[in-house]
Amino acid sequence: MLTQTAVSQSFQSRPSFPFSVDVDWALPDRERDAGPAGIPMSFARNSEIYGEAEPAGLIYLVVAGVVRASKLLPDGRRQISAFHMAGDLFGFEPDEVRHFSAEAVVPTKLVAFKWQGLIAAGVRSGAFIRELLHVTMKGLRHTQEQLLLIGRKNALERVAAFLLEMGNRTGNRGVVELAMPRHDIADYLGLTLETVSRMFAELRSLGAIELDGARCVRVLDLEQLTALGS
Amino acid sequence: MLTQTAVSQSFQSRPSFPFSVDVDWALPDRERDAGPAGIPMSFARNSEIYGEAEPAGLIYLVVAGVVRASKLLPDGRRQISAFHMAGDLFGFEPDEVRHFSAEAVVPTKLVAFKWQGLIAAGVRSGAFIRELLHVTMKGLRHTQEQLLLIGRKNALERVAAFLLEMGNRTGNRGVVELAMPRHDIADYLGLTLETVSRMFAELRSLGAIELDGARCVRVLDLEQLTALGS
DNA sequence: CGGGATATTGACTCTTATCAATGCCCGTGG
DNA sequence: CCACGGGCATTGATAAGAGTCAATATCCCG
Repeated sequence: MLTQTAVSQSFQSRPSFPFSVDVDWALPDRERDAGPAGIPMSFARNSEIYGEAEPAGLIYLVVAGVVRASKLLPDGRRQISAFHMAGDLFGFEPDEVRHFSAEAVVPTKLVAFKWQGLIAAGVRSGAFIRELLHVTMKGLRHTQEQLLLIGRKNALERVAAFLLEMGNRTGNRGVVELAMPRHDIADYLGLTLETVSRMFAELRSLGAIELDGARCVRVLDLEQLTALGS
Repeated sequence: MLTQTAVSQSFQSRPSFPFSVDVDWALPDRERDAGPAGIPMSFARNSEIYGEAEPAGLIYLVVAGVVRASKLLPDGRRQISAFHMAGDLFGFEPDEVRHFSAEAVVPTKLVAFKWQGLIAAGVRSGAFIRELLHVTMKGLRHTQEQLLLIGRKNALERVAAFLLEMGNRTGNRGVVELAMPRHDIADYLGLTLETVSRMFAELRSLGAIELDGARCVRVLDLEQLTALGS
């Protein structure tokens, strides 16, 4: 199953990312060659990109859409460690096997690269592997900050911080469009969906935000939101 | 102030770490040259290795002792993101400035290396920068697992997991010597020190552990502890 | 042996989780 | 075009787990 679509797109993630992407989008097919040119893939809403314990041969660049990286406990408790958005690189692991799973939050377009191919290219170029190190260190720092958020902040502070993060990442601090449902936000913040909903209500009653449907947040008082979200 | 001690030691952290260390231990002195040979440093209990917002020019190899990496909120709430022990490399940051602070939990010996010097050497050797990438990815994975722990597990599970981690890292699963006080354990697990103390008591009453003073834990039922700590 | 830091234990409070009912939005099909 | 239905989201009532405050107890270290 390899349905080519008519969409063609050129994409460059970061200055030193070694390959540009200029491809026809195809449905996922993990068996194709993923050399330096990369494999384009499309994923439907809520479809799995990879699962825990799968072999970890590919890394991914998000072209469009949103991806959640998560880990499940046997009894179903879930923690989302990150949301990956356009321009983000994800899916690198220190071992041969995945320790997390990744799913598309909305219809998502990715380009996959073979890890080994990138490393081989990096041996020659040098710049790329340093870039990858830099991206990984930034991911580490973000996760450490998330640890502080979840370990030491209360529900209102966590939700405020989340809205600020999303506003910053989407580049629009005034109107934040949330791609993910309350349940995903809750699992990202270590809360329940009911508590997330109550905190949205509280932020609204404080005059910090306004809700336009569940997925669109208008920020009315950025000062106050920043004070809460540190 | 540069007091040389009589202690001399040879240390090799990992197969591909590019430099071996064979030095006389000195008190910290950040101004000395930190070329490939590295600067040995000693830190007293609870002394600061570096603080938030300091320039981030050095990375460190733990030779002996334990280091806590932590982040503070303005009101004093603290989250410890990691404990670093003998053989661990820490202190690499994506920016020029520290986003965390590091302190010695017990009297600690480190070797510091100039980041720039290592990168320059890595450009030639190649292997070192890949090793650094690998170490960073492992740190990322550990922090992501900590996120699941703090975001989704209860107090008893967190303390059980902590004891398992310490047992594994010190290489003795039967008797776990804890270098850090309850307060540090609490800040690592996103709990209060009282709750940590109560969970130790609960594990004791469940027959999973036995306490020999506050800092020494004898594991009586590894099965049960593993079941709790997942 | 004494004293200060660290740890334990207890009583009570408070935040957040849980369980349950209702409401809203949006796409679909009559 | 409107009614229906299903997935999400909100809101409410209550419970449970961890936090807070406070009073000992214990362990080191000099």
